[in-house]
Amino acid sequence: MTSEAHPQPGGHAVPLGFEHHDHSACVTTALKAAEARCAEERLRLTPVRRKVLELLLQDHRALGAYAILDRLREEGFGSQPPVAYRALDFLVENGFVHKIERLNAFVACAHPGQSHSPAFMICRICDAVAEAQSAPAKGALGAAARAAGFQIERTVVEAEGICPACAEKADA
Amino acid sequence: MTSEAHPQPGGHAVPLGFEHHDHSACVTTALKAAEARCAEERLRLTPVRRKVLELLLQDHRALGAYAILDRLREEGFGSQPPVAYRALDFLVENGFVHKIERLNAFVACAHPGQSHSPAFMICRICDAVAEAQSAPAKGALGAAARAAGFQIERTVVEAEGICPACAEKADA
DNA sequence: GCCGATAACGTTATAAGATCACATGGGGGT
DNA sequence: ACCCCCATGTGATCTTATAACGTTATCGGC
Repeated sequence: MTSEAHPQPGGHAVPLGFEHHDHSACVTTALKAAEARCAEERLRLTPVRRKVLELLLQDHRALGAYAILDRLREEGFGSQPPVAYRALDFLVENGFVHKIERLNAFVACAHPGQSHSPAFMICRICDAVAEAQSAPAKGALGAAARAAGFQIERTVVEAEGICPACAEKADA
Repeated sequence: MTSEAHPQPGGHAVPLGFEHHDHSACVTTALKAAEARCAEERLRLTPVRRKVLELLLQDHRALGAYAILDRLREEGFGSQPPVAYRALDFLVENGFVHKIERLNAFVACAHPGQSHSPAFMICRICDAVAEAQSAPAKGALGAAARAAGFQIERTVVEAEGICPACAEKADA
């Protein structure tokens, strides 16, 4: 549903924010950082989990669980849904990956290690996803929650629209 | 998954904001308002669509498409998924109903007619849903979008936490 | 009032997303 | 070395959502 093999064979020039950037470097960096944090916190970054994180970092876009599962199968891992879902659960719980509710899909965290209240911008044309920080509990929503006596634990903030690249194409 | 028959047989004292209120009146009012707006805008509020809206207004909580479908079947409407999904598509497109992405479920709009940038508070214990207004595009997210050149068309804002009623129970 | 276009409906089938339950295996701590 | 826990692999199943296609109702123009 969300996307297949990425179009850039070379391994760079893939949208992160929405800017292009050298990519292969950023994947290995992020992976190393994840390893470090897991070692530090006694978390087990097993082969499947590491692979799933790597896949998401490589694609740098939202991937559905079954797209991930397909790749795992190709790499010789188990091929039943729980394999992918369990790895994703671990990665999401520990903040390495976020779920995009709107797409029922997953992206690697773009700001790992930092405090989490992520907001996403999702291009409805190409499904590219950019991550920003948000503080929804500080605005109108926070006020409404306080007034209602509702205790916010977590927020989902996802903006749908058009990314710069697709906007440019539309103009042409 | 989300919820079954509602616990209050009488038809009142069901959470809206999260406050209790006389309910049967509010259903008929909202239904009349919807009829009026449809007439005005040449929208066809057909029997299925009207029934789905009525069901959602009655329950005043998030219902999954298949829960709705069950009720439709009981009422003698078609019983295949597209029947429910098409009615929901219509209602969502026209702002009578909102989809709660987090729950893959639907609620009747609590502020019909007004401008739409809804935010939701979802109780993770009882699945009650309250609707508030939000303006996410005005805060940090809006700034990030402008900086990135992303055009926001729609936003999903959903806060997960504990509603007042469930917080009280937990204290006891 | 009739007719053509369009939109809504009903049904079958199937895709996509997610979880349950249970057996097996590998690693770390003592 | 042992045990136990956690993670993995697998099969089955459940929920959510859409595709495709024929039929029926409704609206607007005449």
